This record gives sequence, structure tokens and C-alpha cells, in this order.
Amino acid sequence: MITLLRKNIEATLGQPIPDDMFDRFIALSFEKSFEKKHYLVVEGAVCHYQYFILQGACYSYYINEKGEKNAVQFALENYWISDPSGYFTRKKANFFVETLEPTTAVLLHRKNFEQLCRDYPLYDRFFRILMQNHLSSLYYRIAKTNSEEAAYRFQEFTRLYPQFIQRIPQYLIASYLGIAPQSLSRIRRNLAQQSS
Amino acid sequence: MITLLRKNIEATLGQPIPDDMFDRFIALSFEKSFEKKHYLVVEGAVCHYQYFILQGACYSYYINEKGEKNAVQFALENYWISDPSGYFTRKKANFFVETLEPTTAVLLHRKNFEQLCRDYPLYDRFFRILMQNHLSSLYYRIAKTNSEEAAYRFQEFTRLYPQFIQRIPQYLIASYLGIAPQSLSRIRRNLAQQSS
DNA sequence: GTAATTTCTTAACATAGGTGAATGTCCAGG
DNA sequence: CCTGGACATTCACCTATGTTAAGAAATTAC
Repeated sequence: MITLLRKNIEATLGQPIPDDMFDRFIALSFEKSFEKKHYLVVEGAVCHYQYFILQGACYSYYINEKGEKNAVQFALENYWISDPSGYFTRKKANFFVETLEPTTAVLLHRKNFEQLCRDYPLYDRFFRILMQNHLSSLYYRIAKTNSEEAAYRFQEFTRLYPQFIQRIPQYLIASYLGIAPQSLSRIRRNLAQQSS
Repeated sequence: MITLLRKNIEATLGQPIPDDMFDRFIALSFEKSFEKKHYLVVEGAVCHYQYFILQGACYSYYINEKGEKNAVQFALENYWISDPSGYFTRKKANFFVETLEPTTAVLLHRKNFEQLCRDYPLYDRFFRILMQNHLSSLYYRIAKTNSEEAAYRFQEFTRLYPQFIQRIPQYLIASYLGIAPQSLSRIRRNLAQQSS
């Protein structure tokens, strides 16, 4: 199952990596399984790990003043997830990360992440590219969120992430899109009627 | 004026850098001035440069199907701006970048950026941290956009970026916040009445 | 298998924010 | 100094989405 990680690194870098380089990653990380509804990261606590999902599903979210959950990111197999600002700055996490299914992940501690980058500068590059990709998709998302209607955003979401639709509860998708679950229900109904 | 760049790098890294390292940056980049309303990046074209603003102001935006401009990012002195996905991937830019004032910037070509990272791995780290910071603020922005009302978002914007309010036209701030310029006008009036 | 809980749907009503049009203000260029 | 264009404001009206509440459906726990 761990070969998924190697493939992820090589695909991101656009080149194969030597065995010793990958072995170093394995030596500095470890695999762990979690039950459904387990908190990987808790808001306000320090977030020590970055998670690469081998199996399962989880999501990060933030709770606003009114106490509403707002999904920020989803992660299935082959995705990385963490509290981006907390992990890198060692400050308190802004978001929660919680499993949606029984989940197995590779955990990389911040210290080991830094060690890894020192040992193999190619890992510095790997994480840089990972973040570039992340950044691009976030900009795209912001642009769409600010300028398109909810129905369009939902269609775009199903087009880009068809796997998510199957495995993630609808009320979380609604909050990811910035709308109420009832509104998403209504939108789905309208779209279904139109296409029939 | 170029010392602003050095300070930016050192502040981001959290450590001073040796002279030869900074000189290498100077050797691989160049300074250029632009008039107001000049396009630094054009959507659909390849974006070769990353810009560090020494003086002036510019913004990136995207145009949706209806032909509406949507501000994505603003940049004043001491800010970096580019088309994040186009610059790194060599693919076509998604966004425009345009000056709002006469602007002087340091231009770093993608090839030289890569050279720089090869010559000094600390630059790899610098750009990684730059992106981490960028990523954190984008996540924060998404979370707020999806869960807070426009009036709150505007107040948050003025709190975080008071300098922007002075120098950036209101209709662009409105589009950055995801609302119509008339709505921002209304919001400002309501806030002014409340506080008096 | 049944009860308890969580998620989804529907409907009626409320409201934030969009739209279009008119007017005002401020510059920059001739 | 005048004029055209860009930006900001206001208003009246409209629509997408939020809200509240209820019940249906699906999932989980015992």
C-alpha cells in the first residue's frame, strides 16, 4: 500500500526517485490507522503531522462564531492533508481535520519533514511543487466562488471531483461550496428536472 | 530600493543570508518599470515572470463567462505577484496581472528561478515558505468567504489590509470580496450609520 | 429487528445581495 | 476651462439563497 506514496512523490516531481531517498522517507515517517470520526487535528492545538491518505477519507473544517462547521478541504486516497498554517509555523491549528471513514495514513512529523528536506533537497522541491499545485487549485476555487452561482459551482465540483460525490455527505459538500444543505438539495432537484 | 527585496527574503526565511547568495539573485533577475494599466501577465499567454513589487500597485484578476472582472489578488510594495499556476507549470496563465499605478518591480524568470534554487537550496526553502504563507492566507480567505456575510468580510479586509483601502478602487475590492460594487457602497453606508 | 441518530428533502417565508438606471463626483486630456 | 470617461452612490425592484420547521430516508447502535 505504501507504494502509493512513492508513486505520488514521483508523479509530483515528474521523475523517478532513487531507493535510498524513498527509504529515508519511510524511516522518518510511520503508518497509522484511525477509526471513523477520529480527530487528526484539533483547532487550537499544535498540529505536528502531515497526513498522506493510503485508504479512507477525511476532511478539514473550520467552525465560525455561530458554531457552524465549514468544510475547507476533502482528502481521499493519494491526497495530503493537514492544517497548512499550523503545521508549518508550529502555531495553533486554525482547522479541525477529522476522518469520515476508517482511515490509514502515513504520518510525517514536522521535525522529520525538515530533516527530510535537509537530507534530500529534492524533497524540498517535492513539497514546493505539492504546494504550488495546491495553491493553483485554491486560486481557481476562490475565483469561481466569488463570481459564479451555487448551481454552477456544484456542477464544477462534480466534474472535478466525481469520487467525492460518492463518499462525502452532502451537507459537507454544501458547506464546502458555501451554501446551506437545503439549498444544495434544491439545486440538485432543479438540475435533475432540467436534464429530464 | 533593491534592499527591500533582501529584507523580504530574510524576513521570510527568518535569518540573514550571505552576500553571495543575494548577489546571485540580483544577477539572475532584473528591475523594470511599468506605466499605469500595463499588463504584466495576460490570460492565455505563457507567464514567464514572477514579480516582486518595489514601488507601485497591481492586481491579478480573472474574467468569467459573463465578461466580468474578478480581482483575485492585490500587490503593493514588498509583495510578490504572478499567475501562480502558469508560472510554475509553463502552461497558459489563468489570470491577468495589471498595474494600478506606475510600478517598479524585480522580475524573476522561471528558468532563473529554477537556477537560483539549484545554486542555493535555501532559495528552494525561501520560495517554499513564501508559498506556505500564501497558502495559509488563502485557506483563511476561503473559510471566511464561505461562512461570513459580506459586511463582515469587508471589515475583516479593512482590518487586515488597511493600506489597500487607500490605494485600490472600490469596485475592485468589491469583486475581491465577491460582491457587486453597489452592494459594497450600501454596506459602507450601513456601517457608517451604525457607528455614528 | 428495532430504536436512535444522522442525513436528506420539501415547503413557506425572510432577507442579503444582485440588477438596471439615474445622478453625482472626480480627474485627465485637449 | 471644458469635456469625456472612470468611479462611486442611491434607489426601486428582483432573485438566489438562508431560515425555520417538519417529515422521510438512510445509517448506526444495541
